[in-house]
Amino acid sequence: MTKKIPLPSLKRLPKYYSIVCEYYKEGKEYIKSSEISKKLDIDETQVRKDIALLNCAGKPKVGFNINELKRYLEEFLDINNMKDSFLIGTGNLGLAIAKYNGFEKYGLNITALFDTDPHKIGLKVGEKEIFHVSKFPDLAQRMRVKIIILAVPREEAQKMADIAVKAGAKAIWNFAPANIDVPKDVLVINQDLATDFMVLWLQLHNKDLSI
Amino acid sequence: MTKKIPLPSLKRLPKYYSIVCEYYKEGKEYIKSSEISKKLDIDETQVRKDIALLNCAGKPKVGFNINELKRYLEEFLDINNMKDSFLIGTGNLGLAIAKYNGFEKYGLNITALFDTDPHKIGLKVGEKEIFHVSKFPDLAQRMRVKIIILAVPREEAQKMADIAVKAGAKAIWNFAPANIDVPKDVLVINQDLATDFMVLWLQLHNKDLSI
DNA sequence: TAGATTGTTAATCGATTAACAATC
DNA sequence: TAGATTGTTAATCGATTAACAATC
Repeated sequence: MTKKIPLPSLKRLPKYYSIVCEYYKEGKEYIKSSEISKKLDIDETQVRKDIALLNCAGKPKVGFNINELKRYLEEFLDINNMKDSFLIGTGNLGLAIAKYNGFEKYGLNITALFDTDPHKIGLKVGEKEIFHVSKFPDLAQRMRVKIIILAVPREEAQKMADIAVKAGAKAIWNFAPANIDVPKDVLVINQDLATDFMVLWLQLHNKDLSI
Repeated sequence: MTKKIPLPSLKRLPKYYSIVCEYYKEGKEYIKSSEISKKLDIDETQVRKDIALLNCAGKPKVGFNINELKRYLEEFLDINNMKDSFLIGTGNLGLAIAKYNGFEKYGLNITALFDTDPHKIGLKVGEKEIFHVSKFPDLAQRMRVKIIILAVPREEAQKMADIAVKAGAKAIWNFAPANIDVPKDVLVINQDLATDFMVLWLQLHNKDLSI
């Protein structure tokens, strides 16, 4: 039985965490909901409601204790748990993801890389070795890796997703511009950059044209 | 006076477009709202409502004409307009974005790259040259580029955003894990990968724990 | 014609915002 | 104490879903 957290709140909490960490680094002791509100352009009441979901209490007149709020957010976001994942596809985007250094802070750990290109097998990216995809099922099962990052070309996305699911994947973070079919118990998050860009473009345009 | 399109609808339309293009390539003539619905796991009525926003009419019993729907979507999404942009930051992620080939389809064109690293200035990435950031204001103004893609380290994000805004940027697609401050008339879309991952993680967890 | 699918109106649901009492 | 800020209840708003009439 989990308390139900609204998805919009879920999306805001990591943003709060990032601000709280800034305050923490600056050695501040308290933060007010109005400060978070201003920085993120989110309603003040909303911020308090979201924080209330964490069962973290603030002090009237002073705000929320940084250490405490940080701890509650870390607990909720499961920050200190290592989240192991495998990445399939070592093209430009795949390599950029593998080298991205913003993930550690949240405990995301990309343990191994996979590709089908024989020239790439055995190469190392930082500490991470590139394996042939044929090794995927065995490794995924042995290491109990449930999270897959897919950064392969559109045409291969479904095939690789099938392999991942068969090997026990429970969540696929899909960077390929493709809709992949998976069983209902597997979570797919599509990170389609082109679509994201279109939303930017349409919002920009709507702005200019409105009234 | 623009008709107001709900943001959630806005986000779904590019997905419909991608499916419609598949059908188009396969030479199909019609698509039913129920087919789109199933592929994207979106309510059928929702799909019809979204399409209605485009003023595109379907035929009872057969569905929507692919050519027509495709044309309406392209018009709405402004697909055939070239959308010029500049990219600041040519690290791993910046280069991956510069080389990403999924953008053309939507008319996004990255015209030039910028960095501060003297070793990179003058290099070419495909057809695109890397310029020193000091050239940015002049080029942005001459070419009337309004869209900036920011792929710089966290610490430089605000500084680069300031430069971009001063040079007339109206939209910033921010890949840096930083909250940047801009005037109210500038649109910022934050593409924080780590945050996106956390949402995946939390959803995955909620699933496992629920009931 | 009969039946499937669209298009639209009405009902529901849930998230956001406003109002305000509680509290340090 | 007075005043600022939290915490919570109620009101609003908007998006989703359900129901069903229109139509090919």
